[in-house]
Order: sequence, then structure tokens, then C-alpha cells
Amino acid sequence: MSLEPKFDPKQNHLLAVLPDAAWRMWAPHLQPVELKLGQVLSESGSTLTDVYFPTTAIVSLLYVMENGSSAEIAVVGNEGVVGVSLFMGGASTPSRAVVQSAGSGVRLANRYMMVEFNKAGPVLHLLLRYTQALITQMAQTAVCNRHHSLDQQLCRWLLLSLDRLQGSELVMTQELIANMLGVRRVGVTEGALKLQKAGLISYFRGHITVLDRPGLENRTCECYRVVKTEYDRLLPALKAG
Amino acid sequence: MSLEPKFDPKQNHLLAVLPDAAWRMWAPHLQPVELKLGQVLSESGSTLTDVYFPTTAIVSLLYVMENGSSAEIAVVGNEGVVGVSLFMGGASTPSRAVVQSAGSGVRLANRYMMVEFNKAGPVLHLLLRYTQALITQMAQTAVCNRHHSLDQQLCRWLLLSLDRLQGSELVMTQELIANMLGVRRVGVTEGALKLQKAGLISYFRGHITVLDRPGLENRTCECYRVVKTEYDRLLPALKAG
DNA sequence: ACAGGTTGGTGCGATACGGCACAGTGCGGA
DNA sequence: TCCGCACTGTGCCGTATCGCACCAACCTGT
Repeated sequence: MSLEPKFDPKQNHLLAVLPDAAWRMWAPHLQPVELKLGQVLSESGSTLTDVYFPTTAIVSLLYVMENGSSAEIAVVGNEGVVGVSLFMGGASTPSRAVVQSAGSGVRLANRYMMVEFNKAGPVLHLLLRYTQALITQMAQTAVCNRHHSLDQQLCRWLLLSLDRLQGSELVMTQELIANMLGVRRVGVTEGALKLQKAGLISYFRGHITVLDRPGLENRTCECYRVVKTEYDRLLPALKAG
Repeated sequence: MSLEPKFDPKQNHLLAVLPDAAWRMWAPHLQPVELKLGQVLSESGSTLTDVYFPTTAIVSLLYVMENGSSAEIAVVGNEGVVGVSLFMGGASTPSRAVVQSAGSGVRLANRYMMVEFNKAGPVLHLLLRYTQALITQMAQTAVCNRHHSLDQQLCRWLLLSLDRLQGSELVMTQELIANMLGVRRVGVTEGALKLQKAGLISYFRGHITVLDRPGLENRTCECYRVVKTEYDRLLPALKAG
């Protein structure tokens, strides 16, 4: 074996604990790659063709907003793998994977990963696609907490809740909403007052009615749309229902 | 069928698009349940025994901090399922599932879910456990963005990066760290200055050396520990490596 | 009809962080 | 050797949000 030790794939902990049979399947197809600082392993929204197992490099999962500012959602080193969306069945994610600390890793083409994935049944596939949508929601929650105003987050929260109900009324006190958003109750009061004065919602003692849904969508940040789009993309069958 | 229409399991979109064969397996075991406002479906850290498919209810995934304040990580309605950690192979998560809007749902005991899960091979199982750890990291990023100071987040970020490197040096400018955390570069400068003056780190033109790791752990918030613990729990084989 | 709890609204000072501008300092290429 | 750039540090001001305290309106049960 002429690989330099620094390219030993087993430096990646996931590969290190792979069952022997799987290791023998994958080993010939693992390509050592040098990962340079700032290198983009996968662009937001693009279809992935490979997964990367970092050995000494560190990769950041970064969400870049429309205005250019960004936030790291998670970090992946030799304990993990970049390209989770492939075996989750989603093919892409709304975040960018960028090398945060230069080093090495190994690349595996999607098709080998798929052999494993395809052993699972359609039910698990469905559940995993849902889970990927859930991951997007979590990531966007992190971004939103970082960058957007309480008012925008309130709109986002109302819309996400509304999407999961039939009518246009929410039974929900401002105190509870505050707990959900992780802010003061008073903050929600102030935000809700603005929305009410703008004629977008009306509420009374724990009952919130949305009067102008497009109005809410205008006020909220991109986060709502990103999450919504991703649910629709990953679970298209649900749109009709 | 004597079920009231409001307990029709197919109101849940995931169940609605289930392949026929799977539906026939599961249908007899789906128990209609009423979900009441504030009801806790799963407590943080406890081992799940059932998954819940909401039909008309909405469930919040809530992270409750040690000091009692909280933040919603994600919301689940009739488009999804509560208890993702079961088919991810993790059995529990550090967040609480609480009913945000009363309504109905159906419950499925873990063992039926496991039939599907077990069709997948050990490789997918490993990858899914990793993914669940990644989910925890994302959720904690959201919580941290909401509740903790830039200084604490900086410590958390340094520690998470350090865990993925060999030595105690990071090659990383303050500007890049700022992009990761989603804050101003100046904010990182100020935080790093404090850490340097406290003797915890030293840095020079893009090279950061951690001098006192326990000191950093003391300064950071619970988020670091939660994430670390969850990685160790879900991927115990990696601890030795 | 009254008491007590729940829900929503207002006020006020403290502060952490953002935006912006600019200065010092060391490295590295021509 | 010198210029330019990258990295870090400082200052100033605006503001969103927090913590806390208190009040007003309304509902519920006895």
C-alpha cells in the first residue's frame, strides 16, 4: 500500500468501525483527497455525487443567506461524513459544505453508498426523507435565531404552525409562543400588537386568528420559505393531501 | 370501521403515502390517541417506546435548558412523525416532545417500526446514528444562538473544532470564525481578547493555540457538553479511536 | 357578586451586539 | 527594500432585546 499514512481512510471513525464486509466493498473505491481551506465540497441546493469522510480536515455546514451573511449549522470532522442527504434520500440540502480546516479526507462516489441504502425498504426511505426535511427545519431555526428579528421569527412561527392546522385559528397564548421562540412574553406581545395593528392577525385571550396570510409571508424572513420549499421537495406526495 | 373520521390515520401524510404492504402491516397496530395541550410525548433523554403520527395535533420539539428557559427546535404536524430517534437508531434525544396544539394522532409501538428498520444493514444503521448526533449538534446550535453570549459560543466553537483536530492549534482567522458564528468580526476579536487575557488561548495572525482546555469548558455553555455527550452515546465505538 | 388566576399591555433602565470607520502591525511579493 | 494586503484592535453610536415591575381586562368557580 503506497498511501501515505495521512491518507489512511481508517482515520475516519465511521470508516474505522465499518463492518468488514462493507469495508471490503468500499475500500477499493475510496479516493484520498486533499481538502483545502475554503474549498466547497457541496453547494447549497446542488445534487451531490459523492460523500466525503474527513480524516484530518474539518468541514463546516454553512447556511448562506440571500444577503450574503452566513451561519454555521454544524461541523464535521473525522467523526463523521459530509453528504448525509445522499443516504437520507434527499440528494441535496440548502446548506453549503466548506472546508474550515485544511487536511485530508476520502471520497466515495454516491453509487457505492446507494448499494447500502437500497437494502432498506421504501418505508425507511420515506421516513428518512421526512427526517431530512426536519433537519432543514432545525438548521433554519438556528439561522433564524441568529440573524432575524423577533417580529420576523414570530411570523415564521405562525406560518409554520398554520401549515400544520386546518383552519386559520391557533389556540395559543403569547406566553406559550414566547417559550417556543425562547424570548420574553413581552416580546411576543409587542410583535403581536404590530401584526394586529397591521391587520394581519387578531387575537383574544389565547386565540389567534390569521386574517392575512400573504401579509405574514411578506413580513417573515427567507427561513420560512426555505423550510416550506424543502418539505415540498422531499415529500412531494404530501402536497396533494 | 367504528373509528371517528377525526381518528383516520391517513390524515397523517406519511401514513397516507405508505406502501400498501407496509400499511397492512401497521394498520392493525396504530392506536388512535388524543393529544392534549401541554402533554409530553417524550421527555428529554428518555428511551422512547412509541412513535406518534399526528393527524390534527401539532407537536413541538423543545429543548429545555438547565436554567429552565427553552427554545423550540422544530415543529411536527400531520406531515411528520414524533420519535425520529427510534428509526435513526438512537432511542432518545436531548429534546422534549410536547403538544403545542391539541388534537389527535396515532401511536405505533416501537417494535413495528423496528421491523422496517431492521431490514436495513449495519452500515446504514451506523450512518443513521451519526446523523442523529449531527441533528443534536444542529439543534444545539439553534439553542445556543438564542440563549448564550457570543463569548460562550466562541468557546463552544473552539472546543467543537478542537475535538476534530489532533493538536491544540487551529489555523483560523477571526474573520472566518465570525462567518461561522454569524457575528461581526469585531465581536470575535473582543471575545478572543478576553480569552487571551485570561490565559486560555493565544493567537497570532490566523493561528490559535488553546492553552487551557478545561478553562474553555468552564466558560462555555451547556451546549458543548450536550453535543459531546450525544456523540459519545450514539457512536461509542469512536471514543477509543 | 366577589376572589383569584390567566392573559395581555406598558414603562424603564441595562446591555449585548450590529454597523461603520479607521488605525496599527506584521507578512510576503515585486 | 518597499508597497500592499491580511489580520487584529479601538472607538462611537444606534437599537433590539432583556429583566423586572406593575397594571388592566377578562374569565371561572363558588
